[in-house]
This record gives sequence, C-alpha cells and structure tokens, in this order.
Amino acid sequence: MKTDKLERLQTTGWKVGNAEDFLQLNDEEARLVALKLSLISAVKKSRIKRKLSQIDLAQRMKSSQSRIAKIEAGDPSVSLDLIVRALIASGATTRDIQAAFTANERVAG
Amino acid sequence: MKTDKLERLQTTGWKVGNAEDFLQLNDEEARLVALKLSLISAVKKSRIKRKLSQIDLAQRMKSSQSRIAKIEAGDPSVSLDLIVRALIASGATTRDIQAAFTANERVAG
DNA sequence: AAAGTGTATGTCAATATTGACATACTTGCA
DNA sequence: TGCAAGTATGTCAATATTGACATACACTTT
Repeated sequence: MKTDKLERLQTTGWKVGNAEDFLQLNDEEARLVALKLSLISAVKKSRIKRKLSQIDLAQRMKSSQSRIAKIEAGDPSVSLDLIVRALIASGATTRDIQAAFTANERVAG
Repeated sequence: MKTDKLERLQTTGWKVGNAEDFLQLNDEEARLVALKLSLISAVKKSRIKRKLSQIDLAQRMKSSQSRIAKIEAGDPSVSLDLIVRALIASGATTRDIQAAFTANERVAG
C-alpha cells in the first residue's frame, strides 16, 4: 500500500481546488465582508447614538483611538472579534446586533 | 481569545479603573463568549444537518480537519472570524446565524 | 490666529491565530 | 479480531492582528 501524496491529502482533508470551489469561496467571502460592513456600520451608529468619542469607546474596551478609527474605516487589519467587541462596548444591545445581521441579509441576499 | 486581560488589569495597578469598569468589562467579555458558544453550536448543528464530515467542511473553507475540531471544541486559539467562516461554509443561512444570536440573547440577557 | 476636540493614517514590536502535520481515540462494520 | 471513517489533541513556523505612538487633518471656539 503506497502512501502517495493524493492519499495523504485526502486523509488530512485536502483536495485540489477547481473553478466551482473558487466561485463558492468568493461567495462566502462576500457574505463575510458584507456582514463585517453591516457590523461596522452598527458600531459607528451605536457610538454616535450614545455620544461617545472614539477615545471614549477605546477606553471602554481597553483599546486605542486609532484602532477604533480603523474599525470604522473598514481597515483590513481589523478582525471580526474586534468589531463585535466594539459593538458590545459601545452599548449596543443584542437586538442591535441582530438588526445588523438583518441588514446584512438584505445586502448579501 | 485573549485571556490575559484580567492579568493586565491587575499588573497595571489600574488606579484609574474602578469596580464598575471591572464588572463592565467582565460582562462584555461574557457576552462575547456566550455569542461565540452559540455560533459554535450552530456550526456543529449546521454541519451535521448537511451530513458533512469535519474533513468535508475543512475542504469547503480551505482549512484543515484539526481546525474544524478545534472550532467545535471551543479551543481558545479559534477566532470569531473563523467560526463565522465555518458557519457560512457549512451552508448556514443568514437566518440560521440570526437564530444563533437569538439563542445567545436568551443566555446572556 | 491659536488652542481645543475629534478623527484619520502610517508604523511597529508584541501577541494571537492559522493551516498543516503527526498521532491517538472512537465507533461501526466485515 | 482488523480495518476504515470520523473526530480529538498537541505542536509549530508562518502569518495576521493588536495596542500604542506619532502625526496629520477637520472643525469649532476663544
């Protein structure tokens, strides 16, 4: 029984990609991006609503003003974790977060 | 996930910080954890529902079986980004994701 | 004009997260 | 029993993300 590369790839969960995978991946990537954008929008909205400056929000979540600015600017260095943290720290309710998802559905439908 | 937040709070002396800040931070951290748990549960549910093995799901999202296992085990090395990617790749609809948030609200509310 | 307040952008060392791999455990089936 | 498929766990080099800092920009008030 030879343990060639293909078999190894299969047993470890790998397969050669094709065009379908590529398109599928793009779609999923698009959904994630759309979701992030919705949440980012929710962060800014929530922060403004509660009259918090970026510095205020940064202090609340032990981050920095520049990070908050990057969040709201959609900087690629910002993770979904940080966006959601900001959303929570800004005082957004779980309902607000759900609303962001709903908005996302409309966009990404 | 960062688990050194408490440690940093302690070592920095935090004369500025007060009990209110401390509790607030814990609460926000708890909300994030609860949210992650809900989404993790949704990942596994969605994967099983569509009869996908961890290897299948890993292929779909260009990850590895061990990563999927870590996601579902709630391993601290797994980001919210990865959880949501897995959720999307598993075929979960936006409605499914919203449902996960609703479940989270019941827990964290 | 100068000073104050809030936001944007670039940089970077420290830290967190990643896919990949090896390997062990579990379950069911021949 | 042995085998195969699925899952769990530990490790690690490569990469991504972080808070902090400096600094520039926009706007308002003095």
